[in-house]
Amino acid sequence: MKLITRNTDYALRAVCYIAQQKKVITVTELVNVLGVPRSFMRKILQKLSKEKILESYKGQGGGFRLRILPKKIFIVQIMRIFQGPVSLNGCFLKKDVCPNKGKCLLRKKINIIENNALMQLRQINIASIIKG
Amino acid sequence: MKLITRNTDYALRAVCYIAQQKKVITVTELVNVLGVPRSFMRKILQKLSKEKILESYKGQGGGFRLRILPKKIFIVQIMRIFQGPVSLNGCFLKKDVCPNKGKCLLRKKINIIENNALMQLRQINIASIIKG
DNA sequence: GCTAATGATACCATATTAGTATCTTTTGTC
DNA sequence: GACAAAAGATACTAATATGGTATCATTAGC
Repeated sequence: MKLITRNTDYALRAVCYIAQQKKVITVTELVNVLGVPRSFMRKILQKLSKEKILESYKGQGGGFRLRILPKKIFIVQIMRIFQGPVSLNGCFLKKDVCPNKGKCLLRKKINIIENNALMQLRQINIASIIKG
Repeated sequence: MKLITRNTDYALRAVCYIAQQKKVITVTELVNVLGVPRSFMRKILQKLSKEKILESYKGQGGGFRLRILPKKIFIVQIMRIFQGPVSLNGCFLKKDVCPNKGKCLLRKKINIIENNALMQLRQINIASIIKG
């Protein structure tokens, strides 16, 4: 069970690198540094650009740059972009087949755990990663 | 992003039901109660049986029964059986492409969160679910 | 021996994830 | 203005995971 897919993985690395360089970075440079397939990297960066994490410049001398401050980019945000909304209990409780229905203890417990984890995850931003 | 797949979902429900009935239960009964496709349910129960959660009896009058006490069956166990080992950081950190390598802060942070969540998940067992 | 049960196994369908390819648009430089 | 170097858009393919089906073998009670 993977909680972070390769999409998210590459995206996080790319964003970290771009954040550290503090200038406009081309796909070519990223591909060389991170060893990720070119077309795949392009697609990821385009998505990050559409989602307002990155800013892009076309034409010669173009590339990508952060659109917002590293401390304002949270990894849950990136996860959501590439993996959809993060939640622990998918189907288990939405159907009322669940023997205990409303008062189901499992639901409550899992929700508590999920909220704790999310609250902690929400605090991790790019700035705190690259400071390491 | 689903953290509990349908496999696990059905397995948990089946185990809960069997735990509540406290007797040998056939696939037919489970299928009627839970509304899960028969063949699929069979496969799931066979797996639970192989993994020593359930005990099976062949032949007429046969079926499935818990092999261990409800309070000793934890949902992480079931998750592991159907979804593999539970871990937050799949690929992101195992490769040393990670810019910060050993001292990577993200790794530490994610590990802490993961351990917290797992510790809490580990405490939820079947007994605590059916008590609700 | 029949029937009702599980065991083992092989297969198919669908969805998600990962990756590739190609054509278009923009922009700086000569 | 022509060219080259960049991203934008989009469509396609491949691999893997998930969800589900089907069938034959084995076991045990009546």
